Amino acid sequence: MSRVTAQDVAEEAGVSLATVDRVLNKRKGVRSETIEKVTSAMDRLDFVRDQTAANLARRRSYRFTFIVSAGETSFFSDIQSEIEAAKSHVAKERVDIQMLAVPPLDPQAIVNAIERLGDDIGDGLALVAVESQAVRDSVNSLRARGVRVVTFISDIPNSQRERFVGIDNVAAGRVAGSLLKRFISAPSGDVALVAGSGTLRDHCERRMGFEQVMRTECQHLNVLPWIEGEEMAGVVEEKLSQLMADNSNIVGLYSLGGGTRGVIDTINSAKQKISVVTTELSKHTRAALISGTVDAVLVQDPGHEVRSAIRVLRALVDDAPINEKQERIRIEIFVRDNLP
Amino acid sequence: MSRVTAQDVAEEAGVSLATVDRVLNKRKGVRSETIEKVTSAMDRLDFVRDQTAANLARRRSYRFTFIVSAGETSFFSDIQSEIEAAKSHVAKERVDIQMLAVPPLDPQAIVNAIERLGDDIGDGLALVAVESQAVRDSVNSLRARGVRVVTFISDIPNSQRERFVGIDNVAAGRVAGSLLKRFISAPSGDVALVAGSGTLRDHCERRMGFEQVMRTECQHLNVLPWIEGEEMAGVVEEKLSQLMADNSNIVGLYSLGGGTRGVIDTINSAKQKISVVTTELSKHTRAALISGTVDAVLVQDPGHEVRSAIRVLRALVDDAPINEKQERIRIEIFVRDNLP
DNA sequence: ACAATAATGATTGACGTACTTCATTAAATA
DNA sequence: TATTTAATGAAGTACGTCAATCATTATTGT
Repeated sequence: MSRVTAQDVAEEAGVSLATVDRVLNKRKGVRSETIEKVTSAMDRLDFVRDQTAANLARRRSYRFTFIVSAGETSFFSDIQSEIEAAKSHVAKERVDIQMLAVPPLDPQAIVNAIERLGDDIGDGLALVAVESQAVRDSVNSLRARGVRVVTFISDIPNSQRERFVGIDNVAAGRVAGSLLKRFISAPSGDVALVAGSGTLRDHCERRMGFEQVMRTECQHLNVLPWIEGEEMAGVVEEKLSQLMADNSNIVGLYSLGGGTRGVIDTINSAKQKISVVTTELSKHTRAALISGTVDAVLVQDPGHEVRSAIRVLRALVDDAPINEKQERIRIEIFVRDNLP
Repeated sequence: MSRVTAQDVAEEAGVSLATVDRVLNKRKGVRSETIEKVTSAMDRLDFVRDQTAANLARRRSYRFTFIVSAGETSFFSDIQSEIEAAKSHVAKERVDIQMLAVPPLDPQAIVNAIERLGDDIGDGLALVAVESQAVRDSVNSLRARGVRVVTFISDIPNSQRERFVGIDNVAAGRVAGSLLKRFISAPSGDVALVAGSGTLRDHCERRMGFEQVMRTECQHLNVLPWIEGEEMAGVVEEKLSQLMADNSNIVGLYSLGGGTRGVIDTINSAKQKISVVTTELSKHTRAALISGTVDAVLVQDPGHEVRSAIRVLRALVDDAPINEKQERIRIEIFVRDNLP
């Protein structure tokens, strides 16, 4: 009933413990024939190496760095507090996490931060990426040094990051589209689109997905030119109320990130009944869901994303398999009644 | 930079390693004054005990039992394969899992299974409960023996189970209601309700939640008496097509569990355009979402539930805190575009 | 057949904590 | 003060793996 140890494997294979260890840790100096003997003994005995004992012996303590945007949106402060929470939680599993917040939308800030960290960056980096060649180069050189890198929330394709931990933003846009399509009962009308900034990759992708659905399935709806709110409630409010004054036939709205509070305030003070889908779960969107101002909110769970990034980084340094199902970040839909 | 060990704490507190150990493991024979010295030293040094080393030294290997329904629905076979997957995944962390499938809806089968297992049940049990006094008693006596018990998917309140791992079914019903409310654009009409069995607690709760919303917010909609499909596609198909023949004005349908395939087949062969919300993600509901037969599917993620149950059980035996945020099981909403 | 090389065995000491035993010291009681 | 009792220290073994060392045995090439 007790666990199968490497010693048991050694006996079963008729070799010494040292040889089993050599096989186990892929050290050289073992004939392939012997390797075969050992691995088949492992299979027969159903041996699984005790990762905890191994880590203990190796003195391995994982050290990971998170570089996140210091944006003032509630989403990024959520991210930061989730990282803090995870930090203390994984400390007892010999995982040490440090977090660095850098100015948003500033590639150079990221590059500088990475440079300044040097080897202190540890075994792995989770990075809220900003697309730029400098960042790409920086990531690639980290990889060359053996640091494992995952992008986080916002991806940087064509770099050597080993994984992206985050949602499929095009799909998120499509979800918004197909929900609005069903929510809008009017036979025709205009649909407004509010974003943070056109320079943000995730915002652009969501817009793409949304417009795909609108174009192909909602010929009765007309998508108005998008509003860029620069993540500021005031700007959003001004531009949106202007837009609503100009178009009396707005029946739907998708706020795809940033400045959602401005959207909510504007709609609250308008008379029209509009179907609304927004992003991010803050106290404002919660209240708006409950009051009925907003119909649905599309969310990526920061807590899940942080924990996933840590698990993925750990699996990468351990050369362990990744549980794909567990690490797929879902686009969550909240309506009034499934608010957490 | 290296970790703080118990030895460091001992030096800082000016006591011996043995005393630190006594404090750490709450053994008696230490003056409260000394305890204070030690704990304050731990705080000062920011000591976190190395759980992996502790488990190693303790020879602790967790042993948990899952007792699940052997129902032939895809949901329960999903559960079983998720348990298998988790089993091999946590094996390397000294967690040993065994699974027992018992006939569904049979309290006595559960009680017998528990009895037969005896001490082999291990440190903890995750149980898909069926409400019955016998099961409640059985659970309580396990707790008295020191076995940690969580209910799983389906709760059994008023027992001494320490936690329920699963969704809020009333809320799930409400979500279905508020989605259908928005999906249905007709000014009035009937809404059909299809369930597995009235003897299932979760089905009853979902129905409750659904009817709450309908009653309070959808006076224009009329909920028809529910259909009990006994989890069999044939029965559902027969009863539902009868219902649809009798009521020409059905504009919405909520299939709250079991026999969803029958629902889909029936609607596919009908001419009416009906807004449909169902449960469970199977290949049938996926196909129906994509084809547009079904508008939304409400899901509890079996993988997440299994992993959560394991984490919770482990935390219980370790007397460790539970990360509430992580362990809250969400009601997930899937539409065509966020299918995983 | 001999040396040179490669493969394997045997042994040992970490890693950080748990837990026990035995000796010692301090505090409480007679 | 002597004696019991409680609190602490000192030291060691164990957990399962890693990693290094040194000794021993096969396997090569010459």
